[in-house]
Amino acid sequence: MTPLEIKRRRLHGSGRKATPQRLSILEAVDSMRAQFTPRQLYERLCKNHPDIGLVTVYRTLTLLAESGLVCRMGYSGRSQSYARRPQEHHHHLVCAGCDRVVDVSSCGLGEMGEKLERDTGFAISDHRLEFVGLCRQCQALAPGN
Amino acid sequence: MTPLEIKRRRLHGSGRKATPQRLSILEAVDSMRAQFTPRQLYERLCKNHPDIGLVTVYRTLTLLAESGLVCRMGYSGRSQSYARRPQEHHHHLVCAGCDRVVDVSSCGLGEMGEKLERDTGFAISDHRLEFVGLCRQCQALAPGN
DNA sequence: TTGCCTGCAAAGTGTTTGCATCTAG
DNA sequence: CTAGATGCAAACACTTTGCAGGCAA
Repeated sequence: MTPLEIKRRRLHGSGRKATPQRLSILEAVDSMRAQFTPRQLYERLCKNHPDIGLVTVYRTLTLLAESGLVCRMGYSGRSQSYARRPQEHHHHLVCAGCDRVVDVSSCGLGEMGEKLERDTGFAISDHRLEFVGLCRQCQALAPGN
Repeated sequence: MTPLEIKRRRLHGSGRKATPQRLSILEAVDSMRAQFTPRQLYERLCKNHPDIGLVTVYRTLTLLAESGLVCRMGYSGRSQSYARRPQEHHHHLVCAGCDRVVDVSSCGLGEMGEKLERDTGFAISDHRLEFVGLCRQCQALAPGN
C-alpha cells in the first residue's frame, strides 16, 4: 500500500472525502519535523501546490485534529500550533535563543496529577509541560543571556 | 505610607509618570486573584473608572511588565495574560469546561530539569506546567465530556 | 513649559464564516 | 447526482500604531 493510499484510507476512515488538497496537506504535515502554525504549513504547501488556500489549511487542520490525524498543540505566540501524529506523550524543551524544540520523553507527572485530583476535585485529563532555556549553541553565541 | 503613595513611588521609581489611569490600573491589578487578560482587567476597571480606554490598558500593562510591576504570563487562548506581582513559582490547573484556573504550588520539577540539563546540554532557566481537566461543577454539568 | 500620556480611529495579525461553485464518491 | 469541500471576500477578535490634544512634574 502506497503512502498515498494510506492517507486516502485515513481520511475515509474518519468519514471525510479524500480531496487532492487534503492529501497534499497530510503530505506536508508528515514533512514537518517540529510544531508548526497553519501559516507555516501553508507556506510550505505553496512551493508545490500554489493553488491551495490558507482557509483550506485552517479548516483541514481543525478537521484532522478532530479525527486525530494531527495533534493540536498549545498556542505558540499568537498562533495555534499543530504537530504531526503519532505523537507519544512527551514534553518540550524550548531554546529561548533560537526556538529550537527538543522532545522530552520522560514524564513523572502522573502521580502529581493524581494528588491534584484528590486535593482539588478536578478530573484531570491532560497536562502540558515545557522547559525553557538555552541550547548549547545559543549559550556559546550569547554568553551574556 | 498609603497604598496610593506606594503605587506612585513604584511608577516614579521606574521613570514613569503617575497618572490617574495608571494608578487605577495598578489598583485593579492588585484586586485580580488569578491570571487575567487585558480585556478582563479593562472590564473590571470600567465599573469604577468608565473613562479609561482599552488601549491605555494594553499600553500600561506592557510598560508595567517591562518595569517588573506586573508579571507577563503566556497566552491563554488568543490573549496575552498577566498576573500581579509577587508571583511565587507555581503552576496552573485549568478547567476545560469553564476556564477556571487554580494555582498549584507544589512543584517537583527541579530534579527533572537538572537531569535534562545533563542529558541535553541546555541551560534551563524556567519551565511551564499546566494541568487540564474538568472542575467539580463542570463534571456535574457535562457528564458526557 | 515640555515631554510623556491618553483616547480615538485606523491599521495589522491571526482566525472564522457566508456564499457561490465545484467535485469525490 | 448530491453532500461535502473549496476559495474568495468579508467579518471577527485581539493588539498595535498614528495623531491631536491633555496633563504630571
